[in-house]
Amino acid sequence: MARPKSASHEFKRETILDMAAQCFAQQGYTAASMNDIARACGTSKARLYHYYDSKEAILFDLLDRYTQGLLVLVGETEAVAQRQGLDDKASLHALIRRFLVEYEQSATRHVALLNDTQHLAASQRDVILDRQRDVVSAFTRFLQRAYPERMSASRATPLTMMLFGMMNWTFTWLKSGGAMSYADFADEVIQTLERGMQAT
Amino acid sequence: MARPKSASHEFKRETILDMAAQCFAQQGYTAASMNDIARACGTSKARLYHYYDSKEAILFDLLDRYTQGLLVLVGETEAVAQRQGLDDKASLHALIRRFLVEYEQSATRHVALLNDTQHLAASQRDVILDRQRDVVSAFTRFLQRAYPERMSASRATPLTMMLFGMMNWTFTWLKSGGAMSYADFADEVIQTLERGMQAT
DNA sequence: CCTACCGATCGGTAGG
DNA sequence: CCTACCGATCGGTAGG
Repeated sequence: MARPKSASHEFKRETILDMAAQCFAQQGYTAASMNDIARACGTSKARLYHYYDSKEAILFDLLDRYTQGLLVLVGETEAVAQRQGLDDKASLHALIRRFLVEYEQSATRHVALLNDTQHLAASQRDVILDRQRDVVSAFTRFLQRAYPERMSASRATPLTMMLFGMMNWTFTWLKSGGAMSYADFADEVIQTLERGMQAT
Repeated sequence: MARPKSASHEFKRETILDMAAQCFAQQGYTAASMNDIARACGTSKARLYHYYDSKEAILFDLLDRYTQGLLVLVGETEAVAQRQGLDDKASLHALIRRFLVEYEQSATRHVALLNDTQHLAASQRDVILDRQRDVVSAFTRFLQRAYPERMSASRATPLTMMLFGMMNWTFTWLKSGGAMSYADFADEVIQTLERGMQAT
């Protein structure tokens, strides 16, 4: 039987993923070299190849973990909503807040997901895209429960994508630690869903 | 005095920009090689360098023309609104429709703008980013006129970026020629601004 | 306007 | 025999 991995092995992989996400977000997957990532980790390229077989393996593990984490958020929100007896609107609003808080912490991973999924080989790309579709489906489900009259079959996709549009590109303009927090922005998104641009 | 450019020179540059935009959108700026672009144009890499000094010069001309065109759309919409005597809400709605119709035609250029501006040198990048800021400012101005009570100073930016979020990433999910047109989607965006997710 | 190349750097791997 | 690494360099390809 193979000797077990060092206790620090998993921790080191997570460090690599954090640094790689930064490099990918700043330079893009193709422009970021293994040497760049190694430098960011304070190690050598050869050491990097001890932990991951290839640059693409780093990208896949990064996106795999991140998208799995997003699905966990959906499940946790459903559990919390049931336990606290939230109604359908409050459940959707909790989901929006939960995702925006996550996005504030995961900006670099999120950029990699949006920009670099295309650089995976087809089979791995499909795994990530399927997971993204599952997240979209969850939001559609929450929206349909919260706003059943508006969420007709023909409107389900465009209205879901409108909500994703409001949430998914906050990293392009909203700075963590600025005057408006991601939590504040979540409340603005929820208000706009509730009554559009009408006055308060 | 230098010999004038061939009458077809400008046309050939536009073809190059179209093909380059496709390559950049599909593969990303760094991954798309000059050979890829040459092949897409049905020409050689050497010929490409007759029309543009560098790969970056292609990217800049592409983004320069595209962002100038977006500002032209703003000006034309203001002119049309004044000529037709549209009120402030109708003017904003016309702007939204105008932009979404443009986005349907400019999907590859739009992807290049969103993903590849970072690969320009600082001085050229600033030209493009300033132009993007001008577009954002125009939308803020239209929104403030249409919804003055809601668009308080602290809310101007988040509400503007919410609208951009709804509009600017349609290329990720809305296919030109599908069941829902970009014009249909514009109406959905306008309805959501007008009354949120309330029933019709 | 093409073929033939360049300096450099890429992702990945050798022996120890 | 495994892992955890190192300095050096591989074959190929990028933009020009």
